[in-house]
Amino acid sequence: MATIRDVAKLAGVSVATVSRVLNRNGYVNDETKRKVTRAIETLQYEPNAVARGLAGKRTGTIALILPDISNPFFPEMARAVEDVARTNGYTVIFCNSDCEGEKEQSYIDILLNRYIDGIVFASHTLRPDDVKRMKQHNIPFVVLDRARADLECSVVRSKNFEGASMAVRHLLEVGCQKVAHIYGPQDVIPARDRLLGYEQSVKDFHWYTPTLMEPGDFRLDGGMRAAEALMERHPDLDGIFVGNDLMAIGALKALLRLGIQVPEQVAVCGFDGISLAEMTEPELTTIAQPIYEMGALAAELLIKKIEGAVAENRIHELDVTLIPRKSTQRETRS
Amino acid sequence: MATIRDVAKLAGVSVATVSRVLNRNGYVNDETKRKVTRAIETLQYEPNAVARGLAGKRTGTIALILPDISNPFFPEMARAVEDVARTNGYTVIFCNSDCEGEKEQSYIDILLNRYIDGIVFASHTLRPDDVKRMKQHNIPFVVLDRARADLECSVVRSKNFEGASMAVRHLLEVGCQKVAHIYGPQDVIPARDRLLGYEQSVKDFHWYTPTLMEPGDFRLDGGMRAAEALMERHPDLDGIFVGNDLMAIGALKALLRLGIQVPEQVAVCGFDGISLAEMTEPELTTIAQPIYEMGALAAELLIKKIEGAVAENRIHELDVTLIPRKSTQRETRS
DNA sequence: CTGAAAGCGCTAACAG
DNA sequence: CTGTTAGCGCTTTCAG
Repeated sequence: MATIRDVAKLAGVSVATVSRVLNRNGYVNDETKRKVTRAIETLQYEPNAVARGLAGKRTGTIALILPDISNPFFPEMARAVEDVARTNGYTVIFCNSDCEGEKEQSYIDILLNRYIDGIVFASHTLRPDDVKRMKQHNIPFVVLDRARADLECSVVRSKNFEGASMAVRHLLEVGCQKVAHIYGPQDVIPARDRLLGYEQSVKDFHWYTPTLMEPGDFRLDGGMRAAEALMERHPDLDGIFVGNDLMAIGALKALLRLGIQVPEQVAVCGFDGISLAEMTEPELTTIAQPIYEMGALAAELLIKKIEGAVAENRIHELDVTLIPRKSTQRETRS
Repeated sequence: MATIRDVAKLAGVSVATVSRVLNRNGYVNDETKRKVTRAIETLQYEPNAVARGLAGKRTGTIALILPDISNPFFPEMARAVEDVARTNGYTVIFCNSDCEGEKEQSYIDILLNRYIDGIVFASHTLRPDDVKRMKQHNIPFVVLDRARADLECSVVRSKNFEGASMAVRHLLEVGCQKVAHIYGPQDVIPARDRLLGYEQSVKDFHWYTPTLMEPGDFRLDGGMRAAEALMERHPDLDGIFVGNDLMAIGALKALLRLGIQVPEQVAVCGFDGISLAEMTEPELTTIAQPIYEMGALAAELLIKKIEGAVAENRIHELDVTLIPRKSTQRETRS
């Protein structure tokens, strides 16, 4: 492994000059630059990242903090972050927080201590404390999928409220007369927005009643239980908008087990657009978030911040898309 | 951020002494040790990881190279690696290789350049070249789920051949009379072993014929296509052992679309035990690999190697388990 | 048992 | 435009 000193010697210049051509800062004579470049090539020199980190306090590493990579929502997002990171010469450390404040806290400390350049937060429990600490240490970060406009930082999310309206409208359009909602944990902002979107869209219908809203936990089991509870309470139900795809798949299962035909008797629409939704039978209609794009955008914003391009903190709200599939496909002619 | 110098000053000793108590090497008088410890605590000192890395060429970071985190097989494994890494004070960098030799190569270079302590390879395309380079640079690594006994390194995998036999036996036990196999890419060792296991188990039956083996690509679509092809060729088929769960889910879909009852007409058994397999309807019987354990074991072995505990290169072969579910559940009484 | 000092490999003033 | 020289914060001989 050649060092900068080897290059300097071979090129007949000082290490400072080599450093200059490496980092393209400061003036270097074209001729000497050429010599240095040649030396770099013949030695196959690569500047050592750790030494750079120590000297410059920048390591070319970003961290991705998410609740749990095993949750099918996150792999695609993680992939996106890694892709744009790699393209820009960054490396990514990934951290599962399980949404435990303590783990997150300790991770932040570890990351600071490693001179990480920035953090993408895709976790739901980012507390004001954490934000404060990161601000103190002046480490760039962007937050994925959490609304909280109050914490002043860049946020990437999608249109949850609007998406919920789209879902309800779609269910009505395919002929549903009474649409229920299974919602996620209300400390998770997107879950709340979707619930609000549902409420807003249905509150003026004569059939609407609050017991049409049933809590779930964003997981398969919760979706199953919620669907069962709903069908028991409202046997005349003919449409369910479910707060995320995982619960929707659970709901699908529960309905099938109850002998209820989907979509003929009850139509089901999910939210997220994870690839799982295509694997069920019937395939799940869903409001797709641009998951990959969200991750990619977050990473891009972060890198821009790191490299000092822009620092504006704004909320980037991406569009969602209705993906109609079998689970809401009714023969409307009749 | 306190530095080692601050601690030394406060404790009235030299930095060398502080370093000694930090790394518990070399002799330190109990009394001075106490002073140092106290100083460390009052200053809330944490040794800087980057500086340590530069000085000691060990960074407390391992890398996980896998084909694609979006593939549902990997998140759980990644989670396992991260869990044991964190427990041991390591941080993990994750790299999607897409099984492209070039990406892998460049990643290895990047990682070496960052003084990564070790690598977990969960990729299928590790070439002898790569192995050689890593050996040269003397960087510990362990390989996940690849057989190739020839490349001398630690390997963690599961019993693919035996698992295939278990699958076939199970299908026969539930009453299947003619069992086909959809196999994965043959450059992927586990896929090959499963195919061999199938062949071995069925070759002596009178109904056996090579056209019962149909290639797939380890993905959903491939499974669908393969199932269709098989049913066309062998309409009397009543059992399929599919080389992985993703393809099995595809096969399930294809069969449902063809109007074929699962498990009544055709029973289906997958391989892997990803959580997806519980989400289908009917739920998928599968040969479960201990995915989490495999990841965890790989990480543990790697860390042991890094820390010089053991260096023996052996193959750790974990047991697989049959998880009987709906897709093979037949009323055998009759 | 402890301290001084020489790096690890690079960046960034500061002179020239 | 280029070289000298301090560091970055820690580990590790080597004396003592």
